[in-house]
Amino acid sequence: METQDLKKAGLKATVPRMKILALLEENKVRHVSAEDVYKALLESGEDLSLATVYRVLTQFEQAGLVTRHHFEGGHSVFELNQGEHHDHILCVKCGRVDEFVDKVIEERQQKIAAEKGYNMTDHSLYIFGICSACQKD
Amino acid sequence: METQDLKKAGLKATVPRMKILALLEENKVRHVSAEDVYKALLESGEDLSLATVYRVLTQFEQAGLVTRHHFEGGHSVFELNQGEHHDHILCVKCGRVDEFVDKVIEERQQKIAAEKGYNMTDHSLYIFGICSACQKD
DNA sequence: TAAGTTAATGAGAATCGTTCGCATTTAGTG
DNA sequence: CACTAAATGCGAACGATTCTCATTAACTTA
Ligand SMILES: [Mn+2]
Ligand SMILES: [Mn+2]
Ligand SMILES: [Zn+2]
Ligand SMILES: [Zn+2]
Repeated sequence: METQDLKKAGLKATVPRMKILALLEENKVRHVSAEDVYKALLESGEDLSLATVYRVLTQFEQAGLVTRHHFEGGHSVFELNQGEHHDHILCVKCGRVDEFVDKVIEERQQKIAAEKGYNMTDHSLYIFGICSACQKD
Repeated sequence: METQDLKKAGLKATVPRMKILALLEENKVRHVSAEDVYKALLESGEDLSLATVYRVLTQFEQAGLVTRHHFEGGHSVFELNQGEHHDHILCVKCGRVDEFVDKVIEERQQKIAAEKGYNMTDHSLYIFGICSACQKD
């Protein structure tokens, strides 16, 4: 249950945190914005503040529970950390998001960082395109 | 001169556009924000509006003259299109930006898009790390 | 080169996602 | 159950960007 996950992450098990974590763990939603989380919880009868959603998601990010993505469009989207690191490919027409893992790219990035004298800490890779469904238009 | 470049791009050769393009073509600044451009021009004695800088940079982007990047931090940065496409590696401490071209990664992206059924239109790749100078801290 | 047409500009208001300040509530502890 | 620090809700504030609209400047044509 969420209480344990939160404690493990060094966070007090408050109601808003548990609700938000429970929502993410349902896995019905992935790549959600703070607004998405807020609305989903409101609709399911919870009463909480948008500011809290932002705060909690940021705390979850810092605790390593979620990853924040900057899919274009000026707002952050979050996803629960589960399974291995992956990157994303997005449809610029319908907003569909697919995930992929590519060992070759991961290694190349390490090599490039090393060549440039950087100590690599992170990376962000998005491929944009038209998904198969949207190509039939 | 800038007049020709603008005409070629299908844009009226107005004063603000020429000043902005001239600034970018000086090549003393790369990866600049709209605010950077605005301040630089103010300091060099030009008088123009920040709204115009935003408008012009967006037009330049649409005309293919500049590329817009979303280096983390909630604001866009622009760079003049010259030479080949490249990606970026950024220092998370000092903000230094280096550029690189990697054929292997480019090809892999194409392959991934194809596998996922996407018609790839674009991609964005940023590597983050600590630059060699900042590692000595 | 002056007049006309249309697009571009300047100034500031508006927008949008996100953060902040502060009074109030709550979780964890003994 | 009382205590203390931390978390929350609310609304104001924020920063980057866009918009509105009156004014001005670029191309066109005569
Ligand atoms: Mn994902
Ligand atoms: Mn560059
Ligand atoms: Zn699509
Ligand atoms: Zn550095």
